[in-house]
Amino acid sequence: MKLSTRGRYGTRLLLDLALHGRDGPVQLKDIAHREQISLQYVQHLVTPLIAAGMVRSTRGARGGVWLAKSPQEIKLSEAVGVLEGSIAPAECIDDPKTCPRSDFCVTRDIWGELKEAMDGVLGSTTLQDLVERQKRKQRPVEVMYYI
Amino acid sequence: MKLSTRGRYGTRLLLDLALHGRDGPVQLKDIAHREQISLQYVQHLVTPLIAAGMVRSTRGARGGVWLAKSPQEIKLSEAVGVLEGSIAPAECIDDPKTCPRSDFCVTRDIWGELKEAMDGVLGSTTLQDLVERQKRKQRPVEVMYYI
DNA sequence: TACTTTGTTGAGTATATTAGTCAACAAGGA
DNA sequence: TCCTTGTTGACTAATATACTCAACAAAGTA
Repeated sequence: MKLSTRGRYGTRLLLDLALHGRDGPVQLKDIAHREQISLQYVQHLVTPLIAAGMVRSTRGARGGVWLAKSPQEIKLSEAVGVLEGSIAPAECIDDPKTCPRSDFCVTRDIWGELKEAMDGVLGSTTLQDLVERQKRKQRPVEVMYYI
Repeated sequence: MKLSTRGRYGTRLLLDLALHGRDGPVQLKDIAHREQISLQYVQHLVTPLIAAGMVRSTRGARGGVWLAKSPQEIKLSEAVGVLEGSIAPAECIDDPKTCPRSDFCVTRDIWGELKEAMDGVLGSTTLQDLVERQKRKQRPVEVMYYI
């Protein structure tokens, strides 16, 4: 049940854009450096995000990438969906025809509930939520005063 | 984020035992036949369940396997845990030391919530729940009258 | 225009995991 | 004793993962 690096790194990449993409394009090499991912892998992670219209880009000197929407409009469920494909724990959830037992299989029901539970988390969290959590983590002492 | 066949088939194996293990040991070949899994693979699926004390067995003619506890005492979280290992979507959830970012990584928090959500489903479902769902599915027409 | 910087794309690859099979063995019942 | 059944470990084909390499395309700069 592991998420692949695509899903995990890709989410970090988006968060990085949300945090650092306020003024102009963010260069892939900067993302690579901050997130400690090779530039070459970052290039591949960003491709499906651009294809999905979640990220925009421009080439050439001073080029880079940025979020196509504001962070509060980007749910993690979309991001993970683009990066990872379906998060269904079994193929039969997305396509009942892949298993002849689908009609009467109760374990299938459970895998479906598992997917629902995950969708619940990822569908209710936006990049903006991550940004805010990050800010709180970066200033643990200051936040303490408000608790 | 797929569950492997071990987790899926193994859960079906346990459900099969809950459904058919009322009178004496259930033979692996019968499970294999009903669940449409090769006998050889069933043999391998049952091994960790026996090792974990979830299933008991006896060899020889008329041998077989059976649940060590009653179905309502067996949570799916235990079963999947034995069969699949941890369901954590990322290694850093089980062991923060595997990633130097664990202390301040907010995406890690989300993967942790994902695990919690899955634990919520699997921890609140027992084999007995599956048995009851199965009974309802097998008699869809009769159930209709009660809805 | 020429050059440099940056993103884009596709091919290739080492490693690990999955999903099994094969075969020898152990033990219990008839 | 023989047959039936579970136990165990070695082995393997196929697939997925997690990348790297390298050629290319487009946009800015001098």
